[in-house]
Amino acid sequence: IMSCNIMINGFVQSGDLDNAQKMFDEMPERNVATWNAMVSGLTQFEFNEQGLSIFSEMHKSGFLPDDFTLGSVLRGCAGLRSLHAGRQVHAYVMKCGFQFNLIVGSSLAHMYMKSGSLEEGEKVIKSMPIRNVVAWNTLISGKAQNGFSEVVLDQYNIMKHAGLKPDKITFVSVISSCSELATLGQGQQIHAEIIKAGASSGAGVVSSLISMYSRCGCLEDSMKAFMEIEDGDAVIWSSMIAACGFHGKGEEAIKLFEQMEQGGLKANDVTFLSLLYACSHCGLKEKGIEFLDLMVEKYGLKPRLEHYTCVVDLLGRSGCLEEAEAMIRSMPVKAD
RNA sequence: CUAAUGGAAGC
Repeated sequence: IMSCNIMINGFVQSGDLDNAQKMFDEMPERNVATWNAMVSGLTQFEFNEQGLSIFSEMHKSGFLPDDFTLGSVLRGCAGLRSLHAGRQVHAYVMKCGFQFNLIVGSSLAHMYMKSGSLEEGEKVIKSMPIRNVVAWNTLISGKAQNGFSEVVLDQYNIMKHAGLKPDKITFVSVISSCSELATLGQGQQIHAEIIKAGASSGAGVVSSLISMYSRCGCLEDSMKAFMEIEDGDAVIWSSMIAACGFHGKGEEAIKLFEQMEQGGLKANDVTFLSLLYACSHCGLKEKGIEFLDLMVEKYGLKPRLEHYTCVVDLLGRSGCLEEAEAMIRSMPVKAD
């Protein structure tokens, strides 16, 4: 059983869920880890419904879940934003006596917060007898994502006061909140703590720093953070492109995009949105149209309404009302 | 052997 479990996991790691499923189906005997590997594999790739149905199959086969199972199942519920499914699992958690488990607790809280119920999530975290960094991060990022950026910093300080060391994930949430609020002083202070903690090399940290400095009006500092990392990913590059656009530096944004292409990094829909905004803000009409085209032809990306909105905006600003109208009519997406 | 939290645009 154990070697089959290891193989299932190997397939999952390489993204080959079909073979993982096949292996799973062909096993004559399974243990809890077998079921867990399957549930976790499915939810990791956002096949959340399927993960949940494996879980119910597991239940029907008479297996009791452990904290590994419940963590993955709740992740699936969070992915679905399903309060309904989540509450059912919560009831089950209570029945099995897992409510004070560290992993199950943070998973429950995460599920509630992702599903928009910050209060219930917070209640779960508060009821936990022990809280580790993940539990704190769950609370902090939950508040940040539900529009309570103002209390994120307080929460962060409480966490430190409780004797916990913030990690890169904590920093990302806190910096993002500073960015949201455009509170430069606080952002700088956290940045200093990031450096002191030796956490400044993470891609997530860097991209959140870039956008925080940009939103606070310090494009220079965004650039500095950007330059300090040599192997930036698509999100980092997109952040920097957006920062340039935000500051009306359309040409710079385009240059960055070209460098990004030369570096072999794959631009995504957000990269293009940032780029199109940059063009739009700077009245770079030809370029904007060109990029929308490139996005479809070369990258095979489907423009969303926001992409079209950008270009329509750009055409309108450039005084090309007929072209703008033509674009609205030809969009494969419904206008608003 | 299997498990929970994070980053870019817009809003």
